[in-house]
Amino acid sequence: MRAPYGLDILDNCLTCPVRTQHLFCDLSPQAAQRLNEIKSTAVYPKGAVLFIEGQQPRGVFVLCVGKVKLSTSSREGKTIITKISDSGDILGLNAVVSNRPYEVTAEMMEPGQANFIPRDSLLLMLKDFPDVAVRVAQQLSRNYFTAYEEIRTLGLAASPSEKFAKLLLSWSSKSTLDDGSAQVKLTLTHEEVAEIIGTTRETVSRLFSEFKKKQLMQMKGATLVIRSRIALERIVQS
Amino acid sequence: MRAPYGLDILDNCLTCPVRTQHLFCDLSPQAAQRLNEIKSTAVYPKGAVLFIEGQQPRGVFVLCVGKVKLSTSSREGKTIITKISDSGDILGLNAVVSNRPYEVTAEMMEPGQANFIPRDSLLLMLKDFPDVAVRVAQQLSRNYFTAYEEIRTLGLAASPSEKFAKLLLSWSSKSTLDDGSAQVKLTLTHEEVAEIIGTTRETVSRLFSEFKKKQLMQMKGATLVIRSRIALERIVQS
DNA sequence: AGTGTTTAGTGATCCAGATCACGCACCAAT
DNA sequence: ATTGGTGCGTGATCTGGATCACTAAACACT
Repeated sequence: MRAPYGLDILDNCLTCPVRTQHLFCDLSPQAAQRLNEIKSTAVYPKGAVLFIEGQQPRGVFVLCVGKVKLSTSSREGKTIITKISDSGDILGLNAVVSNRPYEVTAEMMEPGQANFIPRDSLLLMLKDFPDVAVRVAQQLSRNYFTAYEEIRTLGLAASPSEKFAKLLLSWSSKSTLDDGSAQVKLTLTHEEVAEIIGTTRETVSRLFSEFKKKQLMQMKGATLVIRSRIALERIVQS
Repeated sequence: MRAPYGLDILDNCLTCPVRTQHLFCDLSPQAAQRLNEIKSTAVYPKGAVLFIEGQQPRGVFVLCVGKVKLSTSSREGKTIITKISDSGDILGLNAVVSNRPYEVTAEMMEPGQANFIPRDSLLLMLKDFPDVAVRVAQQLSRNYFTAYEEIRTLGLAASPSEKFAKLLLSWSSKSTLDDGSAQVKLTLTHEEVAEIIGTTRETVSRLFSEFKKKQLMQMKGATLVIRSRIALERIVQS
């Protein structure tokens, strides 16, 4: 269980100045200094929305604590979740750099905390500090690869089973034991899983049953136990 | 018909030093100068492959003349075309910046010509010329948006008809007349169209018939005539 | 003109997954 | 306890598009 809302977040936060994050670590002292001057920190409750698809970009958010759901929807109301971000991720960078509207909606899935860096200040920094610009370029191309992976999944992996297996693999890759098993806390509803792999809630329910029956995984309370990655990998490329 | 292979390409090429391209125009004179020093130019026949998915990045290609097909395939042999690039586009930038393997295969669809900029020289330039780094970052985020659009299309637009309509719209957007009609030279086979919208060749054939019957488009030889964009737009968001 | 090769069109079949329509478990608030 | 909300599991049906199997053009090359 997590500590009562607020306290643990602020504690964690002390260890989370901007410079410790992916994007901004190992910068020149001047750049790091400048970053810490222009950032501002805020705490967000569960369900809080950092920004909405289509808004003009105000700045980037560096996530310190919590998970964030990134999603897009079509007019007809269909929604896809493109990414679940967690601590260390930079949100809104593409929109800021290219000055286009945010392409996704970012919503806190649990209480958390983030640093905000206003657009103008960041853009000025890019001009003054080449090392930051290079770092930003690298982060952008990492984002691009993530997007590209998604395209491959959506475009090439035909069946829901395949995509589901891929998703399980991506979850387990963070915490796999030597014997190929892994445990993951499942924080998403079936509905949300459906929005990630682009199918319906019902199909996801059936996939869970099917995969359990095939001994590919099992549930212990809210914890997902993955039996063996290799079995899943066979499904992915089948 | 195009002029005999070679001549017109070289002619065109005189008007195409690196600095006139998207990425590299309006740079500081020094940067432009340096770019022209490190670039090398080559001519490619139809079918030539600039780089292959999975290769270590050697450098970027700035396309001057010709069209290039960017594609990925899965082990099982299914292929998707992610983009048709034409003159002015930068190919391989993401791979170079992040030093990951090329994520796509780039193949000339017609004879053409491109400038090559080796990886090392480009990366050095990024450090020396902040303006180039910023430009690169902007290009990368533009790439990202293109990828993102693709994700939306694949993930949200359900039916082949919708995706096909979207594709026609994207083609016609380059050359639309006041009355909403447009003419596009169709250079792709049905098979290739299928690989773009993620369906089968047969379905594409049927889509062509269907759209002709519905008066959404017609063919005049190899030229595709689009009747009215608004009709297509209705299909896209239906 | 003749022959091989790639591209297009179109019917017949089949099936995975969307859709619809439930009932049930669980939790929280009154 | 009762109500209401939200998430989950599962059967019954329906259908769009994949797949298979052709024929027919179009084109390229000697």
